[in-house]
Amino acid sequence: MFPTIKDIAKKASVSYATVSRALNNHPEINEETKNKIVKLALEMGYQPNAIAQGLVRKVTKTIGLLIPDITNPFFPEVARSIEDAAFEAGYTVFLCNTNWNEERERHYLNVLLQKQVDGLIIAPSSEKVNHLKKVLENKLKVVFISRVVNHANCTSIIIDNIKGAQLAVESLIRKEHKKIAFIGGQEDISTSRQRLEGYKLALRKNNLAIKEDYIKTGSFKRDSGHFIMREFLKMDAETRPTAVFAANDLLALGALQAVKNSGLNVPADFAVIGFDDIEVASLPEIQLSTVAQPKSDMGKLSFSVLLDMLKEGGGYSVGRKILLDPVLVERKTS
Amino acid sequence: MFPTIKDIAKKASVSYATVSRALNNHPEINEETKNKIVKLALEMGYQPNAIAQGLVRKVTKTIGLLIPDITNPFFPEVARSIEDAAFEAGYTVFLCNTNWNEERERHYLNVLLQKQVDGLIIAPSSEKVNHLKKVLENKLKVVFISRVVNHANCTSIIIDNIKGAQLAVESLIRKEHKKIAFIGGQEDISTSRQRLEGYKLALRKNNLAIKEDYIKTGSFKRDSGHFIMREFLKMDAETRPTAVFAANDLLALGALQAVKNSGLNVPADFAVIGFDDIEVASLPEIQLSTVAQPKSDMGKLSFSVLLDMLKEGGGYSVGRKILLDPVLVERKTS
DNA sequence: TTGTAAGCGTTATCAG
DNA sequence: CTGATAACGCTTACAA
Repeated sequence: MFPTIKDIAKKASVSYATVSRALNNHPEINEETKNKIVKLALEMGYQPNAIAQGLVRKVTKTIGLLIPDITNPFFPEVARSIEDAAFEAGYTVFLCNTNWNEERERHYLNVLLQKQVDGLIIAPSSEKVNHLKKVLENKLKVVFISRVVNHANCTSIIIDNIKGAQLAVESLIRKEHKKIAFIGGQEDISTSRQRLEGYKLALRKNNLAIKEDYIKTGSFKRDSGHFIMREFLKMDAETRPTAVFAANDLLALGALQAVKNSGLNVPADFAVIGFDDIEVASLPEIQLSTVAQPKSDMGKLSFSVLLDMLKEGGGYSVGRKILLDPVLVERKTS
Repeated sequence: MFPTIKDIAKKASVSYATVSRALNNHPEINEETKNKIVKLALEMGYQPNAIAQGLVRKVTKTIGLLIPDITNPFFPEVARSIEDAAFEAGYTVFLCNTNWNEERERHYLNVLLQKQVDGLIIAPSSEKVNHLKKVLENKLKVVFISRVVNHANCTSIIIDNIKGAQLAVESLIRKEHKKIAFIGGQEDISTSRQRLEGYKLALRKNNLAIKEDYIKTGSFKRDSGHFIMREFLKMDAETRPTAVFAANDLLALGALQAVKNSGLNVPADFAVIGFDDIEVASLPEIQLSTVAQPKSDMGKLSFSVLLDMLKEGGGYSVGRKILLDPVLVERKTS
């Protein structure tokens, strides 16, 4: 299909070694012969076979990106910035959707291992990460995002969920809210737990009581937020909360809808604040207050950390944990 | 790092060939020795080196997916379904964002060529596709999505923009609208042109005049839709349109906002319909009427077509063009 | 049924 | 500075 080094060598009547040296501008080579060969290679439309190179160099300039679901509004931006940074550095990235499925995650891990990727960026699909640790044993460099995995020679980059939740709840408190509810996602997911923790911390710091009646959890989806909010709204006027912090924007959106349907004015009668700052939150029709995750920073950073690990042989970031600061985005619902 | 065939062969005291045969369950091999070897390989944690395999088999079980921007709401779903289908078939996919940039597209093409991908799925970033055609020369199998590229041994899968636009405009006509405007995207993009064509066709078929005053184009973004809509609204009550068909949902969203801001009621006083059915269109707060592209079908189909091309050596789908039917989604803005 | 050896397209080592 | 040649890990004729 394409000419090989062999072909070029034949045409130039030099050895393979010389051609290889010319193409990789090795220091020990005659300028003239080098130019001749490079020109010839260009003419013949030579394309190095990266597979063959990978075999001998033991480096493929390829990384794997394992995420639960690119369709989830959180990931495209992360993926995009990772890919951008990778491109910049001459790497290509395998996109792997694990579909929140441990089995599929495991399978992909194997495939990527076989395809000899240089490193991995993984957004684990669940709390169970034992199968992931197996991979780390094999000296593969891994950066985890959005979930901490404790293990040597890997780094975890997460946003500070506790701080983010505090930011949100404190903004509510600043607006004189005393009765603040919390809507969480799946209880076994650490992000949800951490955001709940931040919620409690903020209340405690401001001398507000933590009422279990104000805390309900569901499933990180809009219906769930809607359903839970309706429960809150059934409480009598005395005890009913006047604001809610939802553990993600989808939940918040559902809650918002329930509040509006009930005839309450937002934010005058009732305030809603979410977490994530997904695209729709900024729509003029929505204007949801929320806590933004620096998705793009996270992507850039995770690749650059991986790159460092690749370069320095891992010495640098063994078992590190990097916390990124979330940022409060106050719009029209709080 | 991992044991190789060599290691296994040594331990089992057989030849490399035998091990290879056992692992690929070659027909000509003794069941017993095969089982022994397979078991041993498992114990030793053998992982085939796909790079080495690729070198000799000349097949990498890898495809490249070139899209303008995964951050664009249209692509994640397409990418997801492609990846799903690929996973199913044992393929891995390289995600490449071209960033609507011809140079970057060209660069990626080269990289993928070098990495010996078996095939490509490309959503071209512009109308200029000459550099893409070069790739086709090299017998690489390519499926184009959302833009037709005429060339042998490639297939184009697009949705029928003309029909989709007709669907939208006719739904407006059915609701008694006579003065229907059109907001387009960049004029040099074929999707925009085709949707305009469908718009005109629908008017003509229903004996409505085509007024150039009712046709304006901008840039497929919300601001653009907003700006253009305001222009339309400046027209005097007599001639001012009562409905608008926007060439994509972003434009429609911008237009919608302008209409609402002007105090008009939607859809009573003014109807808006878009194209694409991006996620936000379905939000309860938005409920934008639109024309949906079967994104997921497009993804699935494009991979399965590529797979066919790969299998059958390309005989089957030379220069084919597949039109997918868009579907009208009437919500609350029309 | 199994072993031997050549070869996939590169790079790297070692003489010259 | 250049040329042979081995090696990367695997598959596949061809022999045995």
